[in-house]
Amino acid sequence: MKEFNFPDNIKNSPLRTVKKGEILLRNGELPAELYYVVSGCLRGYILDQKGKEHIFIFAPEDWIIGDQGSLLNSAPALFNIDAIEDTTVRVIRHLNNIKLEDVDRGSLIQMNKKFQNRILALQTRIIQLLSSSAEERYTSFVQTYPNLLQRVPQKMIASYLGITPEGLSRVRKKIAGKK
Amino acid sequence: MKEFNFPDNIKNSPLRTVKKGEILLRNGELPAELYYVVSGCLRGYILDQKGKEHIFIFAPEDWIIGDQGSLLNSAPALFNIDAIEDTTVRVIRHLNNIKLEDVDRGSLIQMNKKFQNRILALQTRIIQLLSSSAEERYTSFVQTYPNLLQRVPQKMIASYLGITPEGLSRVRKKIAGKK
DNA sequence: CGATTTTTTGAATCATATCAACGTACGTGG
DNA sequence: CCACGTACGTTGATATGATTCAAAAAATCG
Repeated sequence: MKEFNFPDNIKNSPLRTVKKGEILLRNGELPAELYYVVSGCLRGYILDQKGKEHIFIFAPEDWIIGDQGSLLNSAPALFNIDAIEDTTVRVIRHLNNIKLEDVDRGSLIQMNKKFQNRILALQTRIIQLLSSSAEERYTSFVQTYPNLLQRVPQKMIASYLGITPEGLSRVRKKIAGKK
Repeated sequence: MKEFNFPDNIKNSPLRTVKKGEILLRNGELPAELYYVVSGCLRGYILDQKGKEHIFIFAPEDWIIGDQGSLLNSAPALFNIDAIEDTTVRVIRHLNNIKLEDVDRGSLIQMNKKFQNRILALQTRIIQLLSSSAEERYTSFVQTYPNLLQRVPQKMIASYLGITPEGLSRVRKKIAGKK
C-alpha cells in the first residue's frame, strides 16, 4: 500500500487544539498543513486594501480547510485561517511534503471528489452573489447552515454574505416582522 | 497503460463544430460529456426564478467546460452551456461512462490540478464579488480577459460581473472620461 | 461587576437598478 | 447587396437597496 492514503490519513493525523482567535495560516506564508475540524469552527478570510475582512468560508465540524488552491504545487497562501471558537483539528501533513508517487489512487479519487464538491459549492455561491439580494442570501444561509447561525457572530455572517453588520441587522429585523 | 489518460485523451477526442447560439448542455439533463474548446467561445449560465440569465463562466480557447460538479457521480446538470461564437470543441467522454479503475494515476493528478485551479479562480471571483464595486470588477475583468472584451457582447460581460447592461454602459463611460 | 465588543437604530448618502426612449449595429431574407 | 427587423448599447429620470457615520442598547468577557 502507498504511503499516503487520504481518508485513512485523516483518522491517523495528530490532534491539535486551537484557542479562539488563534491564527493557523497567514496570507503569504507557505502552507504546510491542512486542517480537518473535529470540533469547533475555523474561518478562511482575506483582508482587502482597506483592511476590511472578507470571510469566504466557514469550517465547522467535519470540514477540511487549508489552501487547497496550492495543494499540489508550492505557492504562498492567499488567505488567512483562524479559529472562531476553541477548536480541535486533525493536522494533515500538506501534500507538498509528500511525493506524488506515494499518494495512492484511492486517495486521488477521494480528493477529486472533495474538489468537485468544493467547486460546486463555490459556483453556487457565485450564482447567489450574482442573482440574490442581501435578504435572499441571508435566508439561504439560514437554511444551509442553521447550526452556524447560533455559533457565529452576526458580523462574521454579514462578512460572509457580503453585507455590512448594520445591513444584516436590518435584514433580520425585516424578516422578523414578516412572520 | 490504463484505458483513460486525461491529457492524451483530450488530444484524441473527436472534434465537433457548434454554431453560435447552439446549446450543448441543458440544466436538468444528465451530462455525458465535457468540452475542450479548440476555437470560439462557450459560456456557462443559469436562469434564475425571474428567467434572468447569470453567466458564471466563459470558456474561450483552451478551456474545459462541463458539469465538473458531477464529474465522478451521476447527477443532473445544474446549468446550461451554449456557444457565444461558432466554436470547435473536442468532446471528452464523461467520466461517468468510464470505470474509475481505468483512469490512470497521471490523469487523476492532472485532474486534481485542473480542479485546484478552478477552485482558486472561483474563490478569487467570490472575494471580488464580496469586496469590489462594479467599476473595480470591470477593470479587473478587462485586465484578466482582454481578448474576451472584443468578442463577448457587453450585456454578457455585465451578466458575468453581476451588473445590468445599463450599469456597465455607465461604468465604461465613467472610465473613458478618466483617461 | 466594569470594560470591551457586538448589535441595533436613525439619518443622510451613494451605488446601482429599473423603466422608458432613442440611436446604432447587425444579420437575414428577398 | 440592400432593406428591413430585431437585438444591442446608450442616455435620462427616478426608485431602491445597501452603505456610512454616529450613537445608544445589549451582550460578552475577563
